[in-house]
Amino acid sequence: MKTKDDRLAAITAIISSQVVSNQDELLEKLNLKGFNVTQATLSRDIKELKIVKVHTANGYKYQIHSEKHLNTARNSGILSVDSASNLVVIKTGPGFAGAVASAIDTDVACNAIMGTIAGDDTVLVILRSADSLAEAMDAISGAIPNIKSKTI
Amino acid sequence: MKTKDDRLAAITAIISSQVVSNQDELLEKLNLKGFNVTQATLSRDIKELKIVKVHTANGYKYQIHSEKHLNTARNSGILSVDSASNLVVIKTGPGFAGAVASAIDTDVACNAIMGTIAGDDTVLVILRSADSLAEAMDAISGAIPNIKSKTI
DNA sequence: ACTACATTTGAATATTTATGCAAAATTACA
DNA sequence: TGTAATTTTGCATAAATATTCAAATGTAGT
Repeated sequence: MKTKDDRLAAITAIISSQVVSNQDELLEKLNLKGFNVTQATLSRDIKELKIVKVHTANGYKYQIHSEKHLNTARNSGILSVDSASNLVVIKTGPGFAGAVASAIDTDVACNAIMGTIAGDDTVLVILRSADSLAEAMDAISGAIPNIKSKTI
Repeated sequence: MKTKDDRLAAITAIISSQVVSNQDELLEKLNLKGFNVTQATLSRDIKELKIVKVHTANGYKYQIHSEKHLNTARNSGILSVDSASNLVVIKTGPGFAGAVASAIDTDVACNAIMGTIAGDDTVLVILRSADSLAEAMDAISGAIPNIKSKTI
């Protein structure tokens, strides 16, 4: 059973890893993940999460408000996990990337992982090949249990 | 004669010193100061000023979106931009990489960009695929105009 | 289990914001 | 100055977001 908190977490993960420019778009992405609600509910969720809609050079996008960002980070540190070819990108709260990268370095034993690089709020995990993605994700999930639920 | 710039300055002054929760309210306050425009114009002004509407404990209010990032990025002396498969490497002056990465994170709306990682003078931009290079470069150029001329 | 109370949600709708288009104003320049 | 190009604006309306109200669901206490 998916709870409201699950949905809020999913929204946070989506917003932090993808460009979402309106609530209907967010609705679609949530539907894909099995959350079925209406726009009215999203409007309330967005208010509760203090998500703001910002103007960028090429359109609008929702963004986690920095203070809330910090609170979320306090809980898990990890906001979202995404991957492409042989790279995994983990978004964290500001300042948490180093801790997460360090955790992966020391707590994960996986030959598929060549190494990690941390910025301020982003961790890059470099794999030997795109084929080893599943293997690496399993290894990481073992060390950081709730990371799986954040995966896009 | 009141110019558009006068109006933009007035808007900035108003919202940074008072709580304004919607555009009609801003319209009234501008009227009092002798600016007579319509809501449509304010919508455009707000977009131009990158003002955001944030959720507070007791309602909504407009707030200036910090332009620090963008300005810093503009003046940061981006030295070069290079790419290989799904990675873009931006070289900056010493210490400026974080500012440039941050600018890209907050001011660019592009799903092709998975994330950025900054060292001291190097920014790595991770794309979803090599195919999305042109798209990502366009998006970045929109936010940091003169980056294009630096492109290899 | 029943009742009282609180929380969550959807449907419909009100409110708010953005935009296409044409007109007016401004600027650039021969 | 006259004319073309660009920018700015209002009007009307589309699009997006918030809210009211009632129903449904959940929670405690007895």
